[in-house]
Amino acid sequence: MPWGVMAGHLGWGLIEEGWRKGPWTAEEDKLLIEYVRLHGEGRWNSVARLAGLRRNGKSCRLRWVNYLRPDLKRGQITPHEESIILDLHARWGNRWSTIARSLPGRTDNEIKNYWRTHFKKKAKMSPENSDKAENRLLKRQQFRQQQQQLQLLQQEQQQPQKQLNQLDMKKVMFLLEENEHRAPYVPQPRQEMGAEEQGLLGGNALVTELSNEEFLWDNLWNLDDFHGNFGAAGKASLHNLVSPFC
DNA sequence: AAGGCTATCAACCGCACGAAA
DNA sequence: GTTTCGTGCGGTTGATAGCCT
Repeated sequence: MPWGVMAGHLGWGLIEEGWRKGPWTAEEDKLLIEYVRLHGEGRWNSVARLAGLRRNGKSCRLRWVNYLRPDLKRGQITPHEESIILDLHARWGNRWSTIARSLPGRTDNEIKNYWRTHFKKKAKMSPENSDKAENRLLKRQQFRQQQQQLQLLQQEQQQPQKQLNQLDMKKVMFLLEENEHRAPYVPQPRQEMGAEEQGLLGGNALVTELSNEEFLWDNLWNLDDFHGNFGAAGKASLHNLVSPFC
């Protein structure tokens, strides 16, 4: 049962100092979407006043960024995305928002969750346990994919107004796929990467030649290393410049 | 069949930072 | 220079669903 429905039925949504907390209802989502449509993103603290939502600005921003944004990519993290996450995490550590910028349609929260569930624990796991877990994960992923396809189908039938968002998503997906075909991104195991992480990459790291992107990135990192004082902010903004072409 | 365990993910919290007043 | 406000980020929590024993 979706959160919104549950919240409605069970009367969830704690009210503290005038602000609602907990799971968002479908009604609240609608109000927030309408607010952003009219006023654009930002000024989140005005949402309560202007949209009639009893949510604080932070909560609204988070809901929009992590769940309602039309350019969000739904569904499982692909192996391609997984290798990007692994590689970027090896480089940047827990800078989730920076990593997220390299994955169009994915949020920092999503990547953070994915990392925690998939890699943090895998690192501790024995090989046989890891096999079991992998099978379980595979089954679970198949199940969820089926569920999501079903849900998408239902949404398409019920809500024609969402077609615009889906078109946006198709555009993003098209660009991603086009890019994948043009320059497959297969990260090379890095020296600073742990043995387990390298093992995880192993399945994908069959292509030995550097992709265009890798080449581009390696040059950037070399530049970074060379100049030394090129700070995190500079790196991030440089990355913003590059990512549209990756 | 039932209870415990685990994975997943939405949401919250606290902190930091920059801009405006 | 200081305070306030808005925003972003990373860490953590809690509810739920599915799997395992």
